[in-house]
Amino acid sequence: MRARRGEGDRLREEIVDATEKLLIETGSVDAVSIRAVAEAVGVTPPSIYIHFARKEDLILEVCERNFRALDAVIELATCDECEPLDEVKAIGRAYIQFGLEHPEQYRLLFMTRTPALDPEDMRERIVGVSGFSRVVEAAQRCIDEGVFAPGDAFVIACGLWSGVHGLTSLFIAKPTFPWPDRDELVEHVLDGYCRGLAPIEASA
Amino acid sequence: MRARRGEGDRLREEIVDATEKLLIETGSVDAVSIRAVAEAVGVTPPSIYIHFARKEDLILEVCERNFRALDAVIELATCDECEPLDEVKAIGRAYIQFGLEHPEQYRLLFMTRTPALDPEDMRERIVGVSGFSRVVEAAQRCIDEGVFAPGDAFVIACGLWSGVHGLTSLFIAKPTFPWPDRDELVEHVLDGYCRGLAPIEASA
DNA sequence: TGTACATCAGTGAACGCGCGTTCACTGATGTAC
DNA sequence: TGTACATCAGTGAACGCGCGTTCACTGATGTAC
Repeated sequence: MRARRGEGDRLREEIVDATEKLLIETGSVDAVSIRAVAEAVGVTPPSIYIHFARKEDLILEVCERNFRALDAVIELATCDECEPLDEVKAIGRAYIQFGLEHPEQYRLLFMTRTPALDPEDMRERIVGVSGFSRVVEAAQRCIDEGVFAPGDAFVIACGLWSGVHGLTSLFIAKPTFPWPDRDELVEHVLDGYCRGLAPIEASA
Repeated sequence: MRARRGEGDRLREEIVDATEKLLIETGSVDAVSIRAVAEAVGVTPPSIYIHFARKEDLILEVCERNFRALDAVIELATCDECEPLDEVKAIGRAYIQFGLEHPEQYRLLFMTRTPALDPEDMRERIVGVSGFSRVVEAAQRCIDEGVFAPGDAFVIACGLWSGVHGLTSLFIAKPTFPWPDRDELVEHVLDGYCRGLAPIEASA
C-alpha cells in the first residue's frame, strides 16, 4: 500500500477520484466523510491529511476538476467557422448534456454554495468565467454578423447561461416533474431565446 | 413551558418556525439539528417527536409552507383583466422576487433533492403544479389572443419556468459572479423569451 | 560495496463532539362519578 | 362540591454512532560517505 518516494501524487489522485465517486453516490458534500474516502482508497483517515489540509480543500479539488471538464466540453462545442447562431446553440446543448450526464457534479458546481469563502472566491470566478467567455464571444459574433440585434454581448451571455442552467438544474432537481420531451423542450428554449434576440427585420 | 390541553398545536407551529429560521441561518438541511430546533424553541429534543415522527417530516412541513407562500405570491401576480403578456411577465417577476427575498427557502424548494421519497412524491408534484398551472393558463391566453404563436402552452410554461428559475437560482448560487444589473437582466430574459414566442408577423 | 542516517508516506489510537432517536418517567390539566 | 383517575405535553438520561482532526509512531526507501 505504501507509495514509493515520488509516488505520493498517485494516492493524491486516488483520493480525489474516490471523493468524486462518493459525491456522486451520496449526492451531498455533507454525506461524504474523510473516513469514507480513506476506506474507499484503502488507507487510514489521517493519510488524507498528508495531501489535503482540510476536507474543504479536497472538495474544492473535485470542483476544479469538474470546472475544467466543463470548460473542455464547451471548448469542443465552439466552432469558429460555423454559423454563429449554430455555435451558440451547440454550446448550449453541450452545456446541458454535460449537466445531465454528470448531475451530481453539476449540482456541486452550480447548485450549492461552494465550500470556499464566498466573498473573494477568485478561483470560482476565474474558472467559471473561462468557459463563460466563449459564450460571450459567440454572442458577440452573432451581433457582429447581424444575427442578433445590437446589444451587450455579456448580458446576452448571462441570459443564455440562465436559460440552459434553468433547464439543466430543474431536470436534475425535479426528476419527477411531468416534463415534456426533454430534447424538444431544450430546442424550444434555445430557439425561442435566440429568436427573441434577432433583429426585428430578420425575424421572419 | 408546558402547554395546556388543547395547545399542543402552538408548540408545533413554534417548532416549524424555528426550523425555518435555522434553515435560513445555516443554509443547509443537514446543518439543522433536532437538538438545535428544540433549544431554539426552549424545549427538550424528545418533545419534537411528539409532533413530528422524523426529522424528515419536519423539513417537509417547512417545504409545504413555502410552496404555499409561493403559490400565494403567484396568485397575487395573476390578473385576468390584464394584457396576457403583461400577466406572464408579472408572474415571472413575482417568482424571481420571491426567490431573491427568500433565498434559503427557494434553495430548499427548487435547488435540492427534497427529503421525501422521489419516485412518488405526490405532494411536491401537486403543490408545485398548483402555482404552475397559473403559468400554463396565462400562456394559453397569450396563444388564444395571438400574442404567442400557436403551440403547446405546457411546453411554453416549462420554458418560462426554466428561464425564471435559471436567473433566480444562479443569483442565489453565484452571488459573487459579476452580474450585470439584476433588473435589467431579468427584463432582458423575460422580453427576449416572450419575443421569441411571438407569431412571426407580430414581432415588429 | 557497505553501512549509518534522513526522509517521508502511511499507521493506530485517541480526542471531543454533536447527532437522531428511544425509554421510562413526571406532573399539571381536565373529567367522571 | 370533592375525589379518584385518565390524559397527554413535556422531561431527563441514555443508546450507539460517525464525524473531523491530532498525535506520537513505524518502517520502507533512498542517499551520503
